[in-house]
Amino acid sequence: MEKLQRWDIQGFQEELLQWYCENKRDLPWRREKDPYKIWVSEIMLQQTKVDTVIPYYERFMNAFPTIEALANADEETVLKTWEGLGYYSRARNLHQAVKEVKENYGGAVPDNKEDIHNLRGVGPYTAGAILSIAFNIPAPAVDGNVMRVLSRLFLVYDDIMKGATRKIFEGIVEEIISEDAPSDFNQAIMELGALICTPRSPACLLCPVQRHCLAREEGVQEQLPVKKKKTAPQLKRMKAVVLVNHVGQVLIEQRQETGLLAKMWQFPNVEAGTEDHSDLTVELRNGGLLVNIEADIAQHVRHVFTHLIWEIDVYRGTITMVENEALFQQSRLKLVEPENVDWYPFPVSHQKIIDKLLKGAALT
DNA sequence: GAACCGTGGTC
DNA sequence: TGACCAAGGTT
Repeated sequence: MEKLQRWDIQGFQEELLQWYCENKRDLPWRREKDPYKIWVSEIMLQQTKVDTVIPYYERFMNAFPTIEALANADEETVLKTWEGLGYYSRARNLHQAVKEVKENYGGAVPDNKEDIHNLRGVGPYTAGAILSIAFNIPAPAVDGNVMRVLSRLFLVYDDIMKGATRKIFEGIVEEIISEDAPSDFNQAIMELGALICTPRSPACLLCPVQRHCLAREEGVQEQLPVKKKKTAPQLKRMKAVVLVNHVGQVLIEQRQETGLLAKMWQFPNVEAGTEDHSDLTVELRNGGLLVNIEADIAQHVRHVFTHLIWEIDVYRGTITMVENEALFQQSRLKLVEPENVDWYPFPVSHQKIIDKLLKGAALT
């Protein structure tokens, strides 16, 4: 990289590390360098802000303090602990990967790139993050922060939404990373991205490495990084129903094994089809139940996902009879006491419905 | 590659 | 309020 020829690497490292030493945030996972704790924190921090993660991290580490504890937990409990944090495959992948570490590595997180990367849910960024932060090995850990900071420092105009672009930045990191303090170096770049070199209105006047920044020199820091816009999420109209039987039990349903909100629980729902609710009743009859839809609880409950918007009309009704016990047993439906609904992991979209029913909260 | 996967905060 | 953003990985 030509731009690195006259670029003061040593001065950059010293100024960056000095700033990090003086300004780094006191975060729960920075208190000790337990590879398991670093690992859990890095998975939670994927696409998620520090302030959001902290309470989940505390709760999760309290429930599963060690690899052994998490490996021995059942998946339902793991999902329940993750409830509300989103991207639930992260939790299931982490659970599976921890079991692999227990089985194949005697319960010790491996300390080489290949083995770490082969763990479920650990991609190139997280592998580099664990290697550098937990084991102090000089490996690049390129996330959105790093790409933003480096695109400005070195005037990189490649679209960071493209997968291939990450490799460009990994190459730069390999050139400029501190061999003496790779853990602090990687964290310092990310911390700089989070606190100073922000997406909008970066605080260049406060930046400890502003004299090294080519974007600032040309006044184009606000134009970087280049990032292609995502396509707008598509609206999907849904119907959900809260059904009660003659002894007051509530019907809930576990979602499919893969895809959106996999293995999470919900109230039975379908994509809105017919006006007369046969869309719902036919679906439930496939689960062996005869039901009667009686009234609407709420309309247009919106929930926005990354690539999808649900607009849910919520109804209530009763289970007339269990028409086919065998079908019901084979289905993913389950009758539970209302006070026990809380035992099951529900996504936020359905927590909104629970809040409406149980606590009378406003639906938005 | 590009689409799929959640949620909450900010401007 | 809508669009954007956040310590990405899997398919």
